[in-house]
Amino acid sequence: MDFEFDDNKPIYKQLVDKLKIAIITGYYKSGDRLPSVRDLAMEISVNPNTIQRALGELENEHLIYTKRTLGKFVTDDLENIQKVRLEIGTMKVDNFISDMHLLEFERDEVIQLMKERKQ
Amino acid sequence: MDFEFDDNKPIYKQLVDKLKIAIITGYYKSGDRLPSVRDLAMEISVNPNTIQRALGELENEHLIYTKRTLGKFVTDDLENIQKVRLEIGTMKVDNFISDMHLLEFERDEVIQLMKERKQ
Amino acid sequence: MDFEFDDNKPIYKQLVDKLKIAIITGYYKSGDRLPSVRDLAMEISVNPNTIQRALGELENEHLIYTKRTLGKFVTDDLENIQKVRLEIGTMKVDNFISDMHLLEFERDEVIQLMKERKQ
Amino acid sequence: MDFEFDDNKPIYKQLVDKLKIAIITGYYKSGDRLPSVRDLAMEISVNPNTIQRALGELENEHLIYTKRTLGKFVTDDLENIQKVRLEIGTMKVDNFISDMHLLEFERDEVIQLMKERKQ
DNA sequence: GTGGTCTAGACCACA
DNA sequence: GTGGTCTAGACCACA
Repeated sequence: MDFEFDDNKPIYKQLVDKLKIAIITGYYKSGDRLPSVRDLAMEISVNPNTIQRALGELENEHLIYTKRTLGKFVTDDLENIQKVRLEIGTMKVDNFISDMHLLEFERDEVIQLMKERKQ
Repeated sequence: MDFEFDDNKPIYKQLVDKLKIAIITGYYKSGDRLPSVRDLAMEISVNPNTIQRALGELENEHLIYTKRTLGKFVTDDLENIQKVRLEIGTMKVDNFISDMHLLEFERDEVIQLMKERKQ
Repeated sequence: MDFEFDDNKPIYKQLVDKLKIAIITGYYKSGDRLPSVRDLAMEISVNPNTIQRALGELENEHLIYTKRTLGKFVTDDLENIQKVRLEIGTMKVDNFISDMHLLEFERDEVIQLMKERKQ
Repeated sequence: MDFEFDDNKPIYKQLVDKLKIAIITGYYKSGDRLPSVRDLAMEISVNPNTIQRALGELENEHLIYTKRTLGKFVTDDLENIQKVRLEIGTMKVDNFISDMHLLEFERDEVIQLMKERKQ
């Protein structure tokens, strides 16, 4: 994974997003053990507390779970992963649409544009 | 207009984008005189050269034109304004689609999602 | 190349013209690396920013392209080079004709004169 | 007439050219009295000696003649005026052709271009 | 007042 | 080393 952060959003939130995507896309698969908090902190050059906070959020959303002394693992609940995927997708769609609204593109025009684009 | 810049993109390019949107959305209308280079520089707290550069790009794209000693004005060529609007829209659509691809949403799924969202 | 400038036209525009001709005539050939911005600035005794500006224009017209950290290179798009050659030629023809008009030579008379001249 | 000079050519030569054109185009007609040396010098903001020198050249070429105490007059020799017109035209044609040669346009291609231009 | 050009010089990313 | 961006500030033409 690449870890670049911008300054407009707290790093832990950006981390949450990136880890969610890593799980959704299967970079971390169901049942996989995540690297330890310390290792992640090292790799990303970020304070371990920040990692903890991000992972806490993921655990709240049941995307990962903790086995004491063994580490943190990606959930086996594939349905939940799909649910989160849809949430993120929907959120991005909403942001995109409101973005396009600023340019005064109506939803139908946007859909039209999308259909015209190859790929 | 609000002028906040992030550090990932040159200021003059961000300015170009914002001014384009201001013209497309009619914040600055056809025939309107823009604030003088110096005034814009003051308002945005940026060097006049940076303004010049951004406005130069807009002029290259025929979105504005200069009357020497009088100032810079928004083009009367509405067709060109529409053309630029479409360019920007298309670019945003493309970015959005490739963004969604990272989340493994295919185009049709994205369009489906968009249709389901109100407005 | 020789670099002499007159005062009636901005240096960067004169530079653009000279570099275009250098590319059109093959002084700089397709794929050639141009001297670095700093070297050109030294050679021509002009500020690097002025060079940048001129080269920026050439890049806008796709006569050169930049490889970051490596330098600027002449385009491989021979067709575009020919297009620019024709543009410049046409422009010079137009200027010449209107020049001759001041002397009250009609176009046909000018063409007649040209045919009479050897070479 | 407008009098702007550039620095690459002696002013008196530029004056000669402009006065020739003024005569050829009929701005000063056959038999017209030219303004006095002093008046010309004033109008053009140039040293009277420079005017003298330019007019001397015109007199050598029999484009003007001097009536002692009355002033300088445009020649009545229309044939000579035509001859000079042709000289200047031919010179401009030659300059133009050699200019185009630098861009590697052959004479026939130039003539072709000229025929394609409207006007 | 308006915009246009240019310089000197700093600092950045990238390799 | 390469190019890219930006600032501060000067000077110009034009009206």
